Amino acid sequence: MKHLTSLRYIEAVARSGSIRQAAETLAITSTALNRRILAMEEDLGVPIFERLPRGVRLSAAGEILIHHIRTQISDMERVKSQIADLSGERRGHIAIACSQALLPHFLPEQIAVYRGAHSAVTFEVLLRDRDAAERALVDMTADLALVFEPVRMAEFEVLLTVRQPVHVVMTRHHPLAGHRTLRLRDCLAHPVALPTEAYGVRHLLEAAVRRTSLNLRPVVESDSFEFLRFQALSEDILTFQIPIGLPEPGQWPHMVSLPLDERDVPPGILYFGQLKGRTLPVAAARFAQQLQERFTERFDCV
Amino acid sequence: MKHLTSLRYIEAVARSGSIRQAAETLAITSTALNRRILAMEEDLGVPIFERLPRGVRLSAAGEILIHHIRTQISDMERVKSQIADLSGERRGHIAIACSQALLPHFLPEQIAVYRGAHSAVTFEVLLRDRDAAERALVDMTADLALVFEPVRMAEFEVLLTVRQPVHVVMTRHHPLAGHRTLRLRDCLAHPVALPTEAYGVRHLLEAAVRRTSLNLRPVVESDSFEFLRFQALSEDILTFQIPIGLPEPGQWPHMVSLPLDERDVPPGILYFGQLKGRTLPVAAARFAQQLQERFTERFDCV
DNA sequence: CGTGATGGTGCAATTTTTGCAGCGGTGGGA
DNA sequence: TCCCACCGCTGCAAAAATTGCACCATCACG
Repeated sequence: MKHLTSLRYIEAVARSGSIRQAAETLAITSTALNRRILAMEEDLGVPIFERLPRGVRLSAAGEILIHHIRTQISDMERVKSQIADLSGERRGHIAIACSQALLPHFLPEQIAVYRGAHSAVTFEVLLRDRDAAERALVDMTADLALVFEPVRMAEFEVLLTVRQPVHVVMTRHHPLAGHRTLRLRDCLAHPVALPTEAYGVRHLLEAAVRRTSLNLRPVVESDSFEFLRFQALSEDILTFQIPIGLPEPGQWPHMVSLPLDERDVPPGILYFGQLKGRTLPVAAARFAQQLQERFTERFDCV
Repeated sequence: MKHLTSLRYIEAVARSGSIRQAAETLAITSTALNRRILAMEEDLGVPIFERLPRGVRLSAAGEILIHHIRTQISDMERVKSQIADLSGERRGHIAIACSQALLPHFLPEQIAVYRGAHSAVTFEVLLRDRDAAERALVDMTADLALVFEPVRMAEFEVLLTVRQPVHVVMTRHHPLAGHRTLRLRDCLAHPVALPTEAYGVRHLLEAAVRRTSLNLRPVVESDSFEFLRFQALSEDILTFQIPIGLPEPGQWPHMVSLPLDERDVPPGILYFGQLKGRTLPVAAARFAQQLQERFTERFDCV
């Protein structure tokens, strides 16, 4: 899209904070880039960037402009995909920002299903915490986001919320494996492996024990849910995860997962959303629709 | 705005239906224009226009694109006005499509008030019937619209509706001038001057008499409300108008206006609105706000 | 008190855009 | 039926714009 060149250049500068660096990544000279910026500032009658000794920073006007530019670029993508849609095949690119729990099973499966029907659509899955995910929506690095619990809802438009009770994961031979649901105090009587503080599950557990006389004393901590499962398997201890991150029961012969009693630990809430007010490209909109259907089929949604 | 040139060119072609004609109005050669179109079609991979023997017409893809182009252009205007707003003075241009009744008093007064505060803002007032007004919103010839009664609400976002009871206009010496409200049958016992079928007031009256045994027998018809008032004055007959089109009582020594009884003729409804989903430029948004305030102060609004 | 990074500028090379002249095609009116 | 006016499109040369190179001034940092 020829007419967006200047806008893309400016976006790159805003992103990197330096004309020369941006020029590097854009594979042009800083001269050309600098001149495009000056030309745009001339057009607007106002500087877009503040010149600092170590680079540039968006001015107030630049902030307004950059938001407009990002919308323009993404809108043009949407229009192109809508037009491509007219001639049959759906094309496009979908970027999703999500937390780790979605990566191992749910998303790959859903993407496979979607790509089965529309193989010209490409995907980009970005691991982001809640804050980074929302920023990705704002700068349109991502079309959709799937994050846990507290989002600064300012720019986040919730498409669906999914209740995810915390599950206890263990081998089939663990003493607790026979129960239907588990109380927190019973679990903490056994050695446990926990995710690090950065994760929502850990937060929920911390909040829960704070209301009791219990103590979380993990024998292993990790920021990888996969590692925690292997640890639980090999050492026959407990770990905690949410259902969406777990394999389907059939694909998981040696282990079981049981829900924690909700009186002890409230369920985590998974938020599925997009940038407020944005019209998604066709492909992303349809994929979002597919996700919503699968969510409501398989989980407890609101 | 340099980077919008191609888009503006294409918009002009879509509007005029001919490359050569559009080139004429754009003061460039048809060659240059043609080549820009071909380049854009190359970019999109799809023709924007169908080539007909007597010109061009938008293809399906072109329809999608042209909508995008119009929003892009108007968005850029909005951004520019937002940026100008940062540095104090409000600039911008406001285009309003409205029916005749607004032209003589209400709009000039409101525009004068607004321009008193923001003299760098320019206005454009377009006389349009309900259908043309909505089309003007869609192709962004107009930012705001003020129209009567039935709108194909598809793309019309109502900001406010104003009840406008039909008034009877006459000289101070007319036999009916003493009443507080008037019944339709009393009015029709006297000679009347009416607007033509094209106007909402006439519609309301026609609909009213259809439910009775009365007959509308205008001695004068006109499509000019101003003419009708002068006619009523010089010949001492009745005419019908809505309050927003009438001068303030003080500025109007020889005539009076009395509401028709609403049991006979339902009030007309004035719709104030914009294009659905569009974010207006600052200037237009603030002017819309001013209008809403005046409307609610002076008339019966919903 | 250098040193290395930053943004900005003059000038020439290069690329892109434009205008002119002309082609082939189509449809309405004499 | 035959023009003729109008349409979109193209080759080529002129004009305009963008770009790259070399270089400058500035400022933070060691």
